Amino acid sequence: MKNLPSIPVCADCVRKNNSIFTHLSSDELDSLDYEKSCNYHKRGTILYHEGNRINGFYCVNKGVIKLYKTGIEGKEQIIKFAKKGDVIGYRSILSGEVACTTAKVIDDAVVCYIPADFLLASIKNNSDFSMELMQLACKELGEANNFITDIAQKTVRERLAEVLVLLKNEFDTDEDNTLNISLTREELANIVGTATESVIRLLSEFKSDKLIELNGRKIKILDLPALIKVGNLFD
Amino acid sequence: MKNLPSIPVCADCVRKNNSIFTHLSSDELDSLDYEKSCNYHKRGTILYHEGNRINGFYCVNKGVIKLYKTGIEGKEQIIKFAKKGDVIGYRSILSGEVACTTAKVIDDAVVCYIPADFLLASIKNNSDFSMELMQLACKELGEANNFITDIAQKTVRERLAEVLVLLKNEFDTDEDNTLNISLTREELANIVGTATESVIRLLSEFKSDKLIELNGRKIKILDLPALIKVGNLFD
DNA sequence: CGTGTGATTGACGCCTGTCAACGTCTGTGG
DNA sequence: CCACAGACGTTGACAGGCGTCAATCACACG
Repeated sequence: MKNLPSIPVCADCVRKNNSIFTHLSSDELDSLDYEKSCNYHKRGTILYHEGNRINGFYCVNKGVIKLYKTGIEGKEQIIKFAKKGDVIGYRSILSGEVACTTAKVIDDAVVCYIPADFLLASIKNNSDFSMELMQLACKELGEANNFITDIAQKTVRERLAEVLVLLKNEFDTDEDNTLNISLTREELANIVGTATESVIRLLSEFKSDKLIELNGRKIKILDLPALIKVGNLFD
Repeated sequence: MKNLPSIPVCADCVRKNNSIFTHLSSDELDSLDYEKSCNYHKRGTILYHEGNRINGFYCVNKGVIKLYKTGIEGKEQIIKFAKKGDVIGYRSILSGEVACTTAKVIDDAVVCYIPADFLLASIKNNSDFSMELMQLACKELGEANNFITDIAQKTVRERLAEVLVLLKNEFDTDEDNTLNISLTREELANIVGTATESVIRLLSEFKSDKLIELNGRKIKILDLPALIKVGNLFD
């Protein structure tokens, strides 16, 4: 956690990153600016731990955070990634439960911390914001349901192809078609829900099949339609 | 869909079934009584279909509804059950998406249909209700995340044991320790995310191990602690 | 009594997890 | 500058869990 040369201004961030706070009034945005605290976190930093109660939530300004649950024998299951404009941790505050995931920085990040009270007050006072937040929760719930079905019914091969497609949609690729996110093989396995070795083997199969190209952690998408087909998306 | 001898009164239902509407004023409850339409549905009735847009949501007064997604080659994945006091379909209305599941009656049910406008107006006008609903969505999201981790990491045997425990928690047992919900082997498989035959084999293993007793679709829990252990709950 | 749905059992084989060994790369400390 | 530790990636061998297919049984219903 380092001090920042310049603290992002919420109004700017909202405009640029299209975050959940679009429906706050300019007064409310000022208040948010005042209440939030913003910090730089290096890769590896943990923002909060599964099972802990948290008294605020986080808005990502820059970088990537992974949210994961720890299952049997410490194996992690990655639930989702958060990037600029995303808010995390709001679930626990609203449901009144402890955090159900751990949040770990995997790409050096600038993250703002916002006290729970601000969230609760905004819900009470601003029904548009409230609605926006509800939409977010419901959208995430829909995605979770999709994922349950996939993980329950698809093979590891299908799921890996699907994950690559989803990562492309979420993080996009650079001009070279290389995925704009860097994950270890183990992390990929922890999204797909399989063993690291299986990911490695399947990735090199995808490579032989000319679907992707590999260069360390860089994954270049060569044939997106084929990946979509392997992943059984659109049925 | 049959007419009912007597239509449940929302205020009574809320009190008895402890539903989401506890924070509505008595005026709002009157309005709800006026707006809702209530019907009796026999087992097998479909309330709404995955992929369709719905213009209202449902509150269950009696009976059991299963919510499932249809995956590869028509195989269903059961996402959750709804029983008295539960509301379903609100997710699609709030997220503005089409229904992400199909809702099918599996135990003759009395269900009220409530137009979307009522929901949206209540969120706008009653921040307590709004908060309650948000809590519900967030709670479901937490459960979905748990389920993702389980299904990704546990064996079929562990998951089946877990599902039996969860069903006991949700539907309870009669004085005889028999689960108060009747599911086909295929439905059990569609919760657990496995093949029907696997469920059958594992159930009879659990029976040999004196964990349960089977009598058609009736499942009697003989040794709950052992089931919990097999299911790797509490780690 | 025929038909259909659900439950059961057996045979078979593949996908996938596990274990082990080894290669590669990076950063650190002597 | 080199040696070493440690994290990560890769490959091979192997076994077993679990899905698939097929046949049979049980039971309800028109």
